[in-house]
Amino acid sequence: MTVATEPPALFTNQLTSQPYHHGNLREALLSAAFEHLQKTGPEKLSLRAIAREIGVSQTAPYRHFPNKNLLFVAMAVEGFRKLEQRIREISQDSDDAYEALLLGARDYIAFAQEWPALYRLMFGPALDEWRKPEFMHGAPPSAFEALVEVIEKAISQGSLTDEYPAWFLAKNCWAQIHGHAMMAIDGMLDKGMPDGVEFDLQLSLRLSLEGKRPRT
Amino acid sequence: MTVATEPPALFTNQLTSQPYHHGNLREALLSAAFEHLQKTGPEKLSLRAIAREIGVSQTAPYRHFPNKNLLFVAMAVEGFRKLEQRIREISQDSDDAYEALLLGARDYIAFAQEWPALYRLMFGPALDEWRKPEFMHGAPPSAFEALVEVIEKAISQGSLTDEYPAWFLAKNCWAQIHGHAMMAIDGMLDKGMPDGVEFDLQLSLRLSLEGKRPRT
DNA sequence: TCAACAATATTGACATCGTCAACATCACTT
DNA sequence: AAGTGATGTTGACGATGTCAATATTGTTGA
Repeated sequence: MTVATEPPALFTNQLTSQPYHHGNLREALLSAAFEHLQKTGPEKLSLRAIAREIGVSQTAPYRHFPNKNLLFVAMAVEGFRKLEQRIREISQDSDDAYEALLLGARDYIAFAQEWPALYRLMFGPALDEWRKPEFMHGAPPSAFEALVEVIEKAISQGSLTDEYPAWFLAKNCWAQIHGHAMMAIDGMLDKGMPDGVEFDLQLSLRLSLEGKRPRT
Repeated sequence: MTVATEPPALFTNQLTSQPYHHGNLREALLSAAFEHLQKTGPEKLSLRAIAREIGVSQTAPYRHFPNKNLLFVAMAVEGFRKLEQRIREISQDSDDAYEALLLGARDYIAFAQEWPALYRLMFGPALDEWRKPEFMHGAPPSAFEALVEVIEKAISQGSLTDEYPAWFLAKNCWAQIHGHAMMAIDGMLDKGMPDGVEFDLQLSLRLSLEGKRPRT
């Protein structure tokens, strides 16, 4: 980014030569990695290409990430952070926890649709080894806890059944939402919907939640 | 497999030299690929390694698959076929479609747990380009249709609500099941379950389905 | 102030990978 | 028996992840 505006090749040998130390390579790497991820998918994401784009040597990234996979982990952690933040913001806007849950679910799926490659990465095989808490610094758990909290609130407001513990409902909801997000990314929701994907998703989520209402 | 029993290096120059033509390389490639996939994950699956293991040259696979990705596609198609077959078998065993649905869901998740890497591959980014029907030969759709059929039966038996079309309920169910399968693979269901993952899954699926009962 | 150390970046190399072009071997038709 | 298409092989190319050795810089304690 900071390098982009330099002139091509004149007068530049000394003036525009990059400082030996980049300054904040780590963040530059991450943001370039996000761009490449979005553009080319995780398969083709190459450490060397990223380094090249930033204008740094091929092994410079190794000062900040032990290997390529841990770059992925860092990106996933960032993804979970962003996701949690979005959901928390939404649930704070609404007093009705049940409604907040629906809005949050909708936004969760919107997030997956905005950043499909990142979302895949977050739940993909690249993280099999590192999804464990000790590496993720509790990133997914804390996003999960945000969900548990909303559900607890909904239970206490009487808009969700209290027959099950909140964490159980939370897992069930996450499975539902996660499944919908995956299907949305995979384009499996595009078939035979009279009213568009958005409406379809909304209705489906609503149906799933309605099944968890308190018994009358 | 057929090569495995040859002696190390004595008397073998002529006797054990492989025939120039393998015979059924395509299937050998696929089955070796499945093994490697299961062992090392899709990231590290290398065409050359597979060829090496079969005892064939590095470019031999290209006579059967245009490129690595289309090997993946073939594996995914095979995965969907197996999955559909399992589900169909189960749903045929039971007259009660609602019960068949539960059993099928359970087996679906069992499949994902038995072949996690394959399952990830089937829904992973490697197939983004080829998940479209023209490449998949209708593999996922036909698995989906198996689900629709069971649900139609359940609706007609009065054990699922008829307020929504079958395909809509099917999508909702698939999202639920797929979400649970993913979470099971990711090890996100291992936390705080008093009664084990199996029971947890069962209960969660049941809860989701109960929400789709006809209104009394 | 300056020497020394830790952090950061570079160069060069290695094994591996996917894939292409050219060539070899075989099976099968006519 | 000849030839043609299917199937495999050899050798090469560029790209990649990562290591070892080296260079540059920022910081810190004397």
